[in-house]
Amino acid sequence: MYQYKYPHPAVTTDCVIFGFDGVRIKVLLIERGEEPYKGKWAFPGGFMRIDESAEEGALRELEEETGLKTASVQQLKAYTAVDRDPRERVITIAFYALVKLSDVRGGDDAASAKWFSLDEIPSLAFDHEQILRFALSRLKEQLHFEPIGFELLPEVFTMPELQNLYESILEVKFDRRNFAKKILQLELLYQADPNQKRTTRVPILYRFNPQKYQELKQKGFRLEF
Amino acid sequence: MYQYKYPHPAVTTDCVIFGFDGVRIKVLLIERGEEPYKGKWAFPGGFMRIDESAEEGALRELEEETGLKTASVQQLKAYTAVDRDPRERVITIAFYALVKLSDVRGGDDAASAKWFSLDEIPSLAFDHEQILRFALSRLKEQLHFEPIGFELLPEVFTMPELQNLYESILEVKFDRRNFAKKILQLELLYQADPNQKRTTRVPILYRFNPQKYQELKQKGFRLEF
DNA sequence: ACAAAAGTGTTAGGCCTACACCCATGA
DNA sequence: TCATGGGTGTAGGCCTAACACTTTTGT
Repeated sequence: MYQYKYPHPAVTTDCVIFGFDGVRIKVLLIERGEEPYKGKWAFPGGFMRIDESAEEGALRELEEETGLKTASVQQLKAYTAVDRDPRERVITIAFYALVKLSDVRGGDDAASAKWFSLDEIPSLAFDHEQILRFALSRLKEQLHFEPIGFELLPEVFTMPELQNLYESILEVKFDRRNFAKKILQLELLYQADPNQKRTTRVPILYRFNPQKYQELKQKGFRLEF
Repeated sequence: MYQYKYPHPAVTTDCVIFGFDGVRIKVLLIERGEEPYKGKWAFPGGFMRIDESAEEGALRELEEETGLKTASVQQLKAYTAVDRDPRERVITIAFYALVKLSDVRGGDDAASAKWFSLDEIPSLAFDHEQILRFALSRLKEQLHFEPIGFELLPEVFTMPELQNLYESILEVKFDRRNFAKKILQLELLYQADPNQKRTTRVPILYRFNPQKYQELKQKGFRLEF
């Protein structure tokens, strides 16, 4: 038993994990096996330990519940509504991360973890729908200024895939020619196979150049759409 | 005494309050009267109560410590490093708000609350220097996309004052003519006194048009600098 | 053979930037 | 009277957006 002079809330973490399947943005959810909200879907997460930071707790819970080893999560914000958990006063600190779907394909330890497209999201536990809306708005913002597409795509990808990603997240349509021009003039991509047979029916395969990205980021570049 | 099966951290809130004196950005700090960090300066804030949200707690503490009644604060993020408070495990949720200096001039209950320019910030308690850096970066971001200048300026202000505000926050210099053009073409300002004698030596007084602002915000406008 | 997918280049317009002059006031 | 501060307009360049045709492959 732990005693305090004043009441303390419990603290949990929740992770909104985004992936991309080449056409649509996906979100990783867990089916809850315990009350409250048993049987409902929720973000992976759980109670923060007293000897770890919220970020450490988020990474730990993520791996425990989904088998996913991600190097980093970014904090969204804390959710602190008094009645957000029926058990006791619980505040949660929400995080998000972008992962390649291929990184998860094999190591799916948790049978109850599943990827959902945005248009098939079930009703969520707690205030997780609110958290999801916030995470999506953050995702859009970030996409405007950073080439985060490369965290979501496989090593090798095509221009139409990259465009799908942008259109899917931002919910807009772009002109193919202008899109390719804008991306290519950043010189952030290089052809994966320079000897690839150049026909117009089969898309060019690209890789992301992380070194160039670091350079650009330091100069404080903007990628506007 | 309050008992829990597992250890719970304490939760505090901290408010980064920005103001503008016509020339420089100012930050509101409190001199700590108690250990830890007694005598050091810190953001207004304190322990969140078990029956209030973090935002409610932040607003309450802000008023208690500075007499400032602000309608809203925006959350920055939670700070959760294990050793950030020497007393016990304490996580803090940081907020920020923009206020008109004139709103505070009278009601300064707390003798120990003081405005500091960014170049005279003393050494701060806890991890508050880190919080300040984050708040400043958020302030810059927000200024790029929203006309937040109007929350910091008095009801009636001049174009050079507004430009000072932008230059002070973004740490850049603008061409007077281009700046005025860009702002005026948004049609977000109107002349405070249409009969004001039009000489060029005394600056035109403007007011902010909140209605126009709502319109623009819904259209998802961008104010780029 | 036809439809679908992907590559490519040009032009016009708008926005941003750079820049100069005038006037009024206070020292 | 001179220096300072503030108001105003224009021209050039760059970036963005709009847009059409060709090739190939799968059906």
